[in-house]
Amino acid sequence: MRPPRQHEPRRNSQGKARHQPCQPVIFGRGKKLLYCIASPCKGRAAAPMGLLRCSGIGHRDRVDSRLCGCGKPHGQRPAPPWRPKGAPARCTWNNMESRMASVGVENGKLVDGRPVVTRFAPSPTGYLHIGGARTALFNWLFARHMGGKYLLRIEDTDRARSTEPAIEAIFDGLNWLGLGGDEPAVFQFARSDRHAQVAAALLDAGQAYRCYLTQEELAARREAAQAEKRPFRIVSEWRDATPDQWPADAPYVVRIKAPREGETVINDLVQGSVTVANVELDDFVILRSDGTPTYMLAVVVDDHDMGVTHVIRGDDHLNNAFRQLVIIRAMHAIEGGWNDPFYAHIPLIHGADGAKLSKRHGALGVDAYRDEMGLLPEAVLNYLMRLSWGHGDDEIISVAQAIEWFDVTDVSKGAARFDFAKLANLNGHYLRECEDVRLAALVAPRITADAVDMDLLTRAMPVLKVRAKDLNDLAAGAAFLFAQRPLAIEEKAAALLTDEACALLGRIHQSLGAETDWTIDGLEATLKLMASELGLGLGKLAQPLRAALTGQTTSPGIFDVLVLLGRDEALARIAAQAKAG
RNA sequence: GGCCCCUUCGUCUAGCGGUCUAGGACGCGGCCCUUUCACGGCUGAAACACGGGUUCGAUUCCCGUAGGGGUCACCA
Repeated sequence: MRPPRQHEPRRNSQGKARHQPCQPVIFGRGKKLLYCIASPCKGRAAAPMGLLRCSGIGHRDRVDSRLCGCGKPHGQRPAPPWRPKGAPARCTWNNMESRMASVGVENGKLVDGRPVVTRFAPSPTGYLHIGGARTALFNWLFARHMGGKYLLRIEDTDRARSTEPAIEAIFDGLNWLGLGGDEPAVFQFARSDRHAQVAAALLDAGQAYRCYLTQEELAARREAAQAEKRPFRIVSEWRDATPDQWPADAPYVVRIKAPREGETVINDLVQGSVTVANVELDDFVILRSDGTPTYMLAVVVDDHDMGVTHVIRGDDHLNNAFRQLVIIRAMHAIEGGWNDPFYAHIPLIHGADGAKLSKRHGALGVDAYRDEMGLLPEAVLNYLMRLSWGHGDDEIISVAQAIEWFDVTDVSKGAARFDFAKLANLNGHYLRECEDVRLAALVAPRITADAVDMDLLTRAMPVLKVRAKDLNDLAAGAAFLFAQRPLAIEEKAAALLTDEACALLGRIHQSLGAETDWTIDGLEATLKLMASELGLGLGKLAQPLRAALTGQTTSPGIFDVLVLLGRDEALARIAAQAKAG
């Protein structure tokens, strides 16, 4: 046990003690209440100084920290620890609400019996970028952790920007990472009728209205507001119009009637309690003038119909959640059964410079991570899950382990920067862990040679993969195995092949030509013996040999290279250089 | 600009009022291993944004400032 701390009075910037120390007081500890039993504060201390008491139900109550009745600060306290025995070290009041929310889930079901359902809902206006991949991962992990379902929905209501190749790219990327949905994906556009149906219900119930304001009028008002430097909010005079006031044959949009008073609170599983004044919410459009639904309507309807219980998405949607809640609550009032979902708005991923991740930072499609960068999906997954989430000091976390550990309430609120170096390091780790047969199959297409001997490539993997960070490194490192004579010699390697060195190669050729034991051990014994006979370090022999054998200055161990190449090929490559010298 | 959110080594993070002399990892430096390059091992430098407050005690709770981010469409 550590010694108690000295309690010097805390001083402000002027060096003045904030409190005058008072007489030491001793605190007794009741079952639920802490109270002061000594002078100068007689009786109960109103403020057992931030001491925590354990209520015995798995969390600690916070006790208000105030001065006790004596008006003086308290003095020395008994030696630590003051934490009541048996009080859990983790779990605070702070995230109690969110914890209880997720603790309320048992066996994949919410307390009200609904199964846990998450979803990933990308819009197919481009490739699946790395941020989207992580959102998908968190949704997938949470669903797995809770024993629930993870669904996919393609948000293709923007017909002009949605493309078929983008849809393909998204599925392709998701499948590569093993994040395909548990059911066939839902295509949002196909559900337009249902969205319109909900809009009609809202209209009938007076929760939404036809708005005949044109986009030009809106733009003008927006500009005017901007000129006057006052916040712009749509206040439509059509909100309370009656049918007899509707102009005939004029196009209109349907707007939701957002509350104008009070405030809305969301207990976000990641962000905590977030409050927005309802005046900030304006009457947004739910149905366009062509009758198609907007995103705001479509998400809500689809999430409801798909039974989504937990909406886990980027925190750029946090503000949208308040708007979506307007629709949800309106529908709940109309027909019931539209529960508020649990929201978890996860922080965005930023580029290395701290700005929003963009193309120049590597917000590439995940296919680029696979094809161009030659990364393994397990490495990408491991890297991604560690962005804004962690589990103690653990760095290497398998997907299986993550399922066990991951809880969306543990995701932190701050945005993380994307760090390629760390991703590369992680990939190197998984490369070394990877089975040789699988690696060989992944590397083969990257090798530019007429024929790749898969068996040879596989046998070479153990010594190749320890010096590679990605599949491209691996392919480059393996290239010498399949190179045809005459070998192309790198500049640095050529510099090693001096006359002297080539003469040495002649002797090596002679010696190895007589080698009867063409194994790592046999070759090592022979060459070491030769080096010592010549009074040279092994390096003097190995470096020219490496240059002759691989055309490079770096390669796996020289004996490995000799064995991998085989006697005939190795001797031929040595002879080629020995002769040249 | 309004509203919302965020802030621990360069980066990712641990930390849930006394466990902090702030831990781990990547990256960086050094050493060891060694035929090269790696791998591996050891080791070093490196952070609680600032100012108030609450408290006996604040990295931890509260407020403010600064900085960063997000969002303000008939896009999603």
